[in-house]
Amino acid sequence: MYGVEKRRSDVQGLPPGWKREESIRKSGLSAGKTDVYYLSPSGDKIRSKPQLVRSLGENFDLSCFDFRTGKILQSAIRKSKRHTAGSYDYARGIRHDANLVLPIRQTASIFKQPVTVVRNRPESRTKSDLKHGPQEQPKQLFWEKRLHGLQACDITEEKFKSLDLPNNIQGVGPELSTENMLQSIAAALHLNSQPITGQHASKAVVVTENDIQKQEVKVTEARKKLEQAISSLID
DNA sequence: GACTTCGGCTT
DNA sequence: AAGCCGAAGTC
Repeated sequence: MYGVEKRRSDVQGLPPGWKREESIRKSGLSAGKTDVYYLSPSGDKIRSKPQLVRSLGENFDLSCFDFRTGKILQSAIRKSKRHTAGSYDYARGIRHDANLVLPIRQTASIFKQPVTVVRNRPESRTKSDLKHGPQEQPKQLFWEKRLHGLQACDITEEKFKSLDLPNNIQGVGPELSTENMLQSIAAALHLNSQPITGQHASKAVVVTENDIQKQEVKVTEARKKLEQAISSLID
């Protein structure tokens, strides 16, 4: 480094291992301009937002992230949807439908988004009753049915066989197929950090010790198969 | 050759 | 005006 001021900061909001660095140009036509870059945990020097997106993979939504300041523009947070008219959006109905973006984490985890904490007075119990435990975004009722007809397949377009559900798990709702149930459960696994309980009141799902043991056997067998498959690849 | 900093094309 | 990135410049 030569005649430039440079300061490195562990700005909070960056995940561990990330550094944000800025340097001010001291000479030339662009003297005074500030260059910002980020140092990834793996030592890469990121010097633009596109580059950051690249290094991070497509599974992060940095649309609300301001590269220059290193902060989230809460102004852009709500409006982050909606595209400019004109160009066709091939992901229409997928990316723009919050209920369908299942396996992709929508938040850029490397930059913690600010959260406004609203505290109610101890007395006002009206709304605080709802605020216990992790809150889930409201969803359209039976939104899983939109997944109807979608199936996973391998590279030869051979469809994967669906799974069977234990018969103590039953769908509640109009024309809920087993396939739909599985999609719903899979979605819940992705979206929730809490246990998946299904309907609480009437038809609670009971998992017996026997069920657990059977499942353990299955897992063990699957692991053996996997182990064999891998070792046969190595030979 | 690696790394820093600036210019200038592009949006 | 800002962003991005090639490349000049420095070590």
